[in-house]
Amino acid sequence: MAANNPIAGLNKIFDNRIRLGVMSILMVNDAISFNDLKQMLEVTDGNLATHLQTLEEENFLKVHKGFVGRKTNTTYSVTRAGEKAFNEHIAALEKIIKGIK
Amino acid sequence: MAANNPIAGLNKIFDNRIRLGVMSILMVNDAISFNDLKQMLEVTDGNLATHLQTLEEENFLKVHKGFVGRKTNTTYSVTRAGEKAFNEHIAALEKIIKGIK
DNA sequence: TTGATTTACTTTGTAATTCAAAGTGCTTTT
DNA sequence: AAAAGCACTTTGAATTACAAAGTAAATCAA
Repeated sequence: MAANNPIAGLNKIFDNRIRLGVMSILMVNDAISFNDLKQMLEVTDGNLATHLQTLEEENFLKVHKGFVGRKTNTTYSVTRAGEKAFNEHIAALEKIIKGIK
Repeated sequence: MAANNPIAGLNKIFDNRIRLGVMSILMVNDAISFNDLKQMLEVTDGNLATHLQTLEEENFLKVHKGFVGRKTNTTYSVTRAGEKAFNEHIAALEKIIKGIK
C-alpha cells in the first residue's frame, strides 16, 4: 500500500457534492429543514431526498419529524458518527490541499 | 441563485477522487509517469487511463510521450487551464472547510 | 532464441450512481 | 372548493466508474 496515497483517507459517501454540501451545512446548523437545504443547495427535491436517504442509511444524519402547529416540519441534523466521518474526510482533504501549497 | 450555496464553486471533474488525486500529485510534481501515478493512487491501469483521458480531454493535463533509452516513458503534467481550474476547486473546498470550523 | 515480464494503454461489459420528472398524501392558503 | 406548498417516493433514463481482459512494443531472463 502506498503510504503517500493522497486519496486514501477520503470517504466515498462524501465524494458526491450534494452530500458534501448537506453535511457541511448541518455541521454548523442544527436542525435544518428539507426546504432550507433544497434552497441552499439548489437541487430538486427528488434528488435531495435520495441523498438525504443515503446519508441517513449510513447513520450520518438523523431526521426529526416534528410539527409547526399541525403542519409537518422535518428537520435534519448530523449524528455523532456523521460528525466523525465528516471530520475525517475534511482532514484528508486538508492534507491534499496542504500538499499542494 | 443561493449566494451561500457551499457547493457552487466545485468543479464536477474533480468530484472524482482519482482525478482529484491525479491533479493534486501533478500540481506539485512535474512530469510524473503513468506507473508512478498508478502506484501512488493504487488504482488499476484501465481505471487510471480513463481518468487521465478525461482530464486530458478537458485540457487539464498534457501528456509527454518520451523515452528512457529506447523504452517508452510517458509522463503527465498539468496545463495552465488545469492549474486554474484546480485552484478554483480547492478554493471552493477551503471555503466549505472554513465554514465548518 | 524463446518465453516471461513490463509499460501504457484500449476495449468490453457490468454495476453503480446520479438525476429530473412525475406522482402521492397531507396541509394550508385563497 | 381549488390551487399551492411540503416532504417526500417512485420511475426510468443517462452517465459514470470500474475491473478484467486484450494489445503492442520493448526489455530481461534462461
